[in-house]
Amino acid sequence: MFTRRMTKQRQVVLEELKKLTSHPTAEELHQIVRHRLPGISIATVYRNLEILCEEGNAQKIDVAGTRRRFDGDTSTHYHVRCARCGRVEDLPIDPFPQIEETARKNCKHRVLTHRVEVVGICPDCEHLERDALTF
Amino acid sequence: MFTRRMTKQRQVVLEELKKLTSHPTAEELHQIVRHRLPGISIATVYRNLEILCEEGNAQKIDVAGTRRRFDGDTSTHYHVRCARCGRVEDLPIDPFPQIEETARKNCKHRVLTHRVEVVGICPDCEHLERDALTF
DNA sequence: ATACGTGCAAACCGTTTGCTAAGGG
DNA sequence: CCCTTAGCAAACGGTTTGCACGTAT
Repeated sequence: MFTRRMTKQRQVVLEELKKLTSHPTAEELHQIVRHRLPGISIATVYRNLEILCEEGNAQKIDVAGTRRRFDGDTSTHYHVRCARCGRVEDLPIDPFPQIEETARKNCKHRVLTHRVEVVGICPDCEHLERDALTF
Repeated sequence: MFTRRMTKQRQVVLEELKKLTSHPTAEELHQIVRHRLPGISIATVYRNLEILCEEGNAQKIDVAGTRRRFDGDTSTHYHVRCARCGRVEDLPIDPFPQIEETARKNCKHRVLTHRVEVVGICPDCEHLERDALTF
């Protein structure tokens, strides 16, 4: 069988992800983890994030064409993404159970979960654009 | 200024996308368009899909998948995605205006749009999995 | 002692881009 | 005619993988 080992690298990746609320990309998390483990490779970060998600200790925030982000908060919650810089924040709104209920009623899928994402331009990027236009 | 030209390629890409309700990837659409234009390249399909989206004649379905999918239906509507095969279908449920309203109230973003996606396993994949497990 | 995990670099894969030729307006 | 667009192939960027060594159990 398969015995999972708690290596230093895995532990630090998990700990640092759980500390963050910034929905980091693998690369961002890699930079952070390097403060504690300078030699850790990006591949190891990816592999451990994958394992974390498998185990249900984290989740991927996947948008095609952008960098994948990871979230140490596995409760059901929604996100706001900046269309320009890609940063993701939590959206303070209660989940709508109707979404999965409707899906169960009307689709033949075995429903697993649902995702809601608001897309907008964050204040920082708004200012940048204004500057760029005004120049 | 900039004058957009209606080439044969652009026209066929648009026409074929509008015919479909299957939310194809660029590659899938490329295969279909090739029946009418055997020499068309995947780059041309990508470029024209990008233009279609800019013009508001199509939209990208970018939530939770590796491959980007495109939708010729630009009205606000939600999707169900199979976590196994990646296929996307429309979800017959009325949009929730509260989602964007809440975002406008509680975030400082300039809200542009929102996306809702139910993730599940489609019947086909369910059977495949069962077969695989039973075999 | 025995695999599982790591670091490294190369492979991968969907998407984008630079270039040159073609053709729409 | 001019300038956008197409086709081709190479580049790109994030993610994954093969390999040999290291290390937790």
